Amino acid sequence: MNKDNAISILREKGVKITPQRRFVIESILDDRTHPCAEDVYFKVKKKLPEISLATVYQTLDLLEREGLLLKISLPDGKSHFDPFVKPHFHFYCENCGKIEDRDVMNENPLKDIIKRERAGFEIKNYTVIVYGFCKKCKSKGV
Amino acid sequence: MNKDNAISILREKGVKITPQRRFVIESILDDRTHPCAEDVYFKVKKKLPEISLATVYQTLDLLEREGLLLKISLPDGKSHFDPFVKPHFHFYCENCGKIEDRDVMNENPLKDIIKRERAGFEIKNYTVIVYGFCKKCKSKGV
DNA sequence: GTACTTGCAAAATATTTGCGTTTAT
DNA sequence: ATAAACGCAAATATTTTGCAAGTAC
Repeated sequence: MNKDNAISILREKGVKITPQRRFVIESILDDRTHPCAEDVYFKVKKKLPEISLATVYQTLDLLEREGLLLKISLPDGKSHFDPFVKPHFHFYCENCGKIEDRDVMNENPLKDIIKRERAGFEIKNYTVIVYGFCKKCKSKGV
Repeated sequence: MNKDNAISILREKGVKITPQRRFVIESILDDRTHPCAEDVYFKVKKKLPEISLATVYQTLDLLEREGLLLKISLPDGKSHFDPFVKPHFHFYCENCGKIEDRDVMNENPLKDIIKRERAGFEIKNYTVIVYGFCKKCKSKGV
């Protein structure tokens, strides 16, 4: 999704478009590095020095509520944000903390989940997080 | 897994078995309510009043490292612990915070993940967390 | 006996909140 | 004009850590 699309969607829902929100949206929508709130804060701060961390938190929460971001809670104690909201796996390296995306190509794990929706649970979203060691850390013998 | 099995496994690995560890193990190994560290602390405290929260944290981390517990990071900002370490889904209700387990019966989502292990990532474990509203909250019209 | 574990309190970290001011609509 | 959003700082919450005392082996 591009920035203008996102802003249109938000406007239609009656969300006010402030400069702070513009810059956060611009920063996160093409960022596949899974930044945490503070990462986004520092990145945006370069272009909009007066922005506050609290506003970044609030904006990221807003974007997640509106379905434009996936929020991923990891064992590093932080929330990480991903603008790619289609089903995919997250590989989390327990050594270096890097998160790699792996798109689900041949088999949608949602299939099995969807079956259970009928059991009463209303599904909004889901995350798959795989823990282990990435290629680089593995080769270092961690 | 029962308590004695767990203790044997730990002993074989050279882990010292203290009363604190015994009580934490006893408390968590048959607890499918996905307690957080503080929940375990209060539960154990009833039987071992002098135990400290720090010890509970350390013990839960130990048990997770040894593969006896699954640690699940959730958007409530806490880590939750699950003694059932076989592949299954966690349904997290964003309204009441309840976590329901759904066992994976007919199709193992790990299959797809395992394929990618060859791509270099060394897999230790994984979690599937489904976000939404549980039957109860849904019927209340949340 | 010794290395590891504990309890306690303090520190560190992440996130949320209260509030007076500013701003998008 | 007004309801919402902002920045700041303080508050809250979770988890970690340093250290002296205690304990499993």
